[in-house]
Amino acid sequence: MSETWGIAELAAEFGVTTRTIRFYEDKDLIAPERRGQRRVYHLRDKVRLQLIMRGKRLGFSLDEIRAMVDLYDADPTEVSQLRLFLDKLRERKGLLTIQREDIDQVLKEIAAREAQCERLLSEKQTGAKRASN
DNA sequence: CTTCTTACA
DNA sequence: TGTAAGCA
Repeated sequence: MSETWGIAELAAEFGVTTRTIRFYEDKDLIAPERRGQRRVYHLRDKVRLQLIMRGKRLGFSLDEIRAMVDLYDADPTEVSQLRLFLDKLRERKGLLTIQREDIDQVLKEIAAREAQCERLLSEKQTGAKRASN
């Protein structure tokens, strides 16, 4: 009764290439069953893939994702992984917040230099007109 | 034709 | 990760 999928099916479902899925396996994020040389994916593998994709969207590294996904497999209560996930989310939010502040600061300086350049340019242009007349 | 491994970019 | 080669 347990439905299984081939690598091509999952790749299509998750919008990635088969190369990507094998890559994640090579990084120990997933470990599909093997029937001979062929890989056979079960529901647990799809769930892990789902978690991997989510982690990727949030900007986590494959190492961080592996740590979180592994806990999902270990502790059934899901408490430890939720705590780790929460920690990672806050850490991620903190980094993004700092980066946004840095970007805002640079944009602010750019605006200032932009205005200065325009002012200087207009002064030189009007000055040139007076000189030619 | 699809999958797998391995190697290189 | 993409691409490509050589197998099964």
